[in-house]
Amino acid sequence: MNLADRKRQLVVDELTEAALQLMAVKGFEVTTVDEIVATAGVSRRTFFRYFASKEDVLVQLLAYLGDVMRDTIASRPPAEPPAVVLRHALAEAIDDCRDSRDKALRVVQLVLVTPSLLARFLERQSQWQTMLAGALTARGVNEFRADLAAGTALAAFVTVLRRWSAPGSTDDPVALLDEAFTYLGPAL
Amino acid sequence: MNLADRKRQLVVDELTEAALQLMAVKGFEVTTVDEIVATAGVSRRTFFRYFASKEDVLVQLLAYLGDVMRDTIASRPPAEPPAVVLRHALAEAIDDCRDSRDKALRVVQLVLVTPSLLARFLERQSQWQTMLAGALTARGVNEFRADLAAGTALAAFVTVLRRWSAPGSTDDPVALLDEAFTYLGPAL
DNA sequence: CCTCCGTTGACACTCAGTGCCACCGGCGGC
DNA sequence: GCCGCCGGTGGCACTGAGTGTCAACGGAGG
Repeated sequence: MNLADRKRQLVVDELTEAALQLMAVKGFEVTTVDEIVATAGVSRRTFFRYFASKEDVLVQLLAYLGDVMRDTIASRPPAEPPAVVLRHALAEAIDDCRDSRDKALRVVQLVLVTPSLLARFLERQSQWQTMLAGALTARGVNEFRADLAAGTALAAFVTVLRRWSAPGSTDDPVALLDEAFTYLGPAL
Repeated sequence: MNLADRKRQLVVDELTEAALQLMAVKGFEVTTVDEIVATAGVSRRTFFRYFASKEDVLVQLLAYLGDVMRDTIASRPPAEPPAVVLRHALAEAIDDCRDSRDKALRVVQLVLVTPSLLARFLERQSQWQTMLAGALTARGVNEFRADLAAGTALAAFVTVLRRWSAPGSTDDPVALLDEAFTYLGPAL
């Protein structure tokens, strides 16, 4: 990893940490970009070189979940049934959230409770749906069914996230996902 | 209906028509609120008294679909299975879209193709999900399953809308929904 | 040492969205 | 008919998000 790359990564980390800390305390809307960059020690212009919008600084934190799903699917045997492939992909993503509980939980709670963040997250999720559906059609699934299956799986995903991030929840997220797939799996 | 109410409705119609016409031609992002209000003949300030955001002027056009779903569910017999209730609710909403094809189709196409509009629409849809899930739990469905069922049904809903609004599509939307429920229904 | 290139900061600008106040027009009471 | 009330409106100023531009800085390589 290059020096320049590490410097850029450092700026990203500083900005995301400042944003997350401020927004967790004050709330998303009332936290201004000016406050974030002041805390992080960079200029306002630099913020928008790294993030397309104020929402992006948090949504970006969950973006790697899409990569996790994609990679997981790629590693599954081609003959595996769609429902099983999807379950593994989502389980891997949720497992990653559970591992980094401290950070992921704060982000998910903030996203699910803030309308504009939820909106941007769901938009991102619809990109995941396109990706997942593409992976299924590549495995020979009918295009319409692939869209439905991907959409259904992601609906289960957010429902599990909602349960998991609910205050006072003691449920294991992967167990929740398994329960969801007990119901939904046969239909995919 | 009051005189004042009709005057307000007139302003809403004028603004939505101006917005829809401009955005369909130029695209959503490049259409400014100033242009919309100039076309509609009201002040900028008035626009934001009727719509919470620039996105809202289009998303609001689809808001009644939520009411259609709610009313449809209320009219179904209490003992009807959840899958059938949901199918009727969505079928009624989609039927309404099909009837007003000229306007609804333009709106749906614009919403599905514009990221920020899609984001706001999906956020609205997540409110529908809460409403639908509540209706199911009121009918005795387990809360987790109700959330899953509502999310799955709405995932089918957008998939059908996507097919229906695709350029050159000749599919009947209600038939598409029925096909989707052939797969998904048993799992709900 | 100099040049090239990527990153940054500063400034100016557009546009979305909000608070505030003054104004107008209908409507009921006197 | 006059007056006060009130919902809707327009104008204005302001904050904050997001973008284009340019000059300056600093490291990598010749």
